[in-house]
Amino acid sequence: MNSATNLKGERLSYHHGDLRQALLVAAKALIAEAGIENLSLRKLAERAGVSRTAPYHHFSDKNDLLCAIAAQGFLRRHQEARDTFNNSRLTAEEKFAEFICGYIRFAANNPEEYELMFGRNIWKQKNSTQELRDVAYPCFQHQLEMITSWQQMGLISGDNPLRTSQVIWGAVHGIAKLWIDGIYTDSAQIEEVSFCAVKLFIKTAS
Amino acid sequence: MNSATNLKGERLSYHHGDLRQALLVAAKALIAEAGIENLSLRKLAERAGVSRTAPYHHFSDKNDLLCAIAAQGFLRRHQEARDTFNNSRLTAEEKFAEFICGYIRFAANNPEEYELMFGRNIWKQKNSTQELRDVAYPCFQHQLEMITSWQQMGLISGDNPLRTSQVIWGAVHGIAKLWIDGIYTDSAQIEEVSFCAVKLFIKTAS
DNA sequence: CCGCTATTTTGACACTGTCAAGATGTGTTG
DNA sequence: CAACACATCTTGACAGTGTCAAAATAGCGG
Repeated sequence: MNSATNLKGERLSYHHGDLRQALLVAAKALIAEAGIENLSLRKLAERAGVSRTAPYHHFSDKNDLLCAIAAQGFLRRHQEARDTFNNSRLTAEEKFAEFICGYIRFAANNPEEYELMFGRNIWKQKNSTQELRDVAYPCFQHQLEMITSWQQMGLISGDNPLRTSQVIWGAVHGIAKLWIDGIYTDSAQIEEVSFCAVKLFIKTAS
Repeated sequence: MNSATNLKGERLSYHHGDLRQALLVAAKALIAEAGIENLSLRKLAERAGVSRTAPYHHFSDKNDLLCAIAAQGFLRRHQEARDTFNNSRLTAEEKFAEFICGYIRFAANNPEEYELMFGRNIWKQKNSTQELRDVAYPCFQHQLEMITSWQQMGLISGDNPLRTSQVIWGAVHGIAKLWIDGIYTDSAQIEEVSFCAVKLFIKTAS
């Protein structure tokens, strides 16, 4: 029930103390260093200073661990989006612009984490944990609600609010993905592309 | 220099005949069945009726094989897009709508192949073969040129042609990806989302 | 102190991509 | 036709992976 490590972080007892948290931290570091596909549970265990199968007592699966990391990412992004939306010093237009640019910036600043959060590793073929869904779906829902509200107040065009939200979400997601995966050749001007997207969707821009 | 198989496709000689082509066909079948991540070279070799390492004489790498499959996909999609753009019986607006819907339809009908073509497996960390780039870049270029032309004739909004093209490409890519990866909960109305995107980008729609 | 449970370890298995060395065809040249 | 060169394919091997089963160890309540 305590840390069981000295000041240098060395193991003092047989039990690690809070291995689950340590694994999450180490995993995020490894992913940031070498990408998701180069993360192995064995290397992760080694970095955490435990044996290969120790992680299995805190995560049922490799997939389970990935879902836990992704869940943390969704919490962070959701909080960011909420802060922007609730910032009373911004006009609706500024909030919308910041939503678009902030979304893409989040992805660009945490490419590997974004890849994990929205990649097929997790979502395809029912790999998503219940815990992940409990965190991610409210985040998705919040996005749709924000965009719907901007559309209903006449800021952005379109008629069907849900469809419009899906298109705009798709746009920011696609821009982020093309950039992260290195498909855009000129990868520098991601901010310019973001701002162009803002202007395209805002009604009065044309 | 010949097939060296009987009518049933059984091996008659030690040499396979056209193993490279057979591997590509079998690989596409396996990918369509079980997804890219479940494709192993060993299972592929077994299905093709050869030993594990036989493919290495036709593809230097697993990555090399994946690039070859993706290259075929780009050729198909590029041809589709060209056919639409050169169809003289369509108005510019109809061509644009068909470009958007056709792009997403292509991805929705060949989800695993699309994932391969535009996934990080191939593009991230310089995995792309020269052969793949020679096929893919003209396809990308052609997309940008089409969208630029539509924008310059005043059909779609925006000022910077390149940035506008990147946003629209990002939009269709993102919509396709969210759908393929199963992140959209209601996965049925992909055509509706496509059409909503068309209306959002066309200038006169508001 | 004893025993129960949570935690961690060691051993093992099947599977993967890939290399090296040998075997077997096919084509070419003397 | 014979002999050689080369392309093609196979067998054997290795390191790395995720994951399970069984044993070892730690901490805690009685």
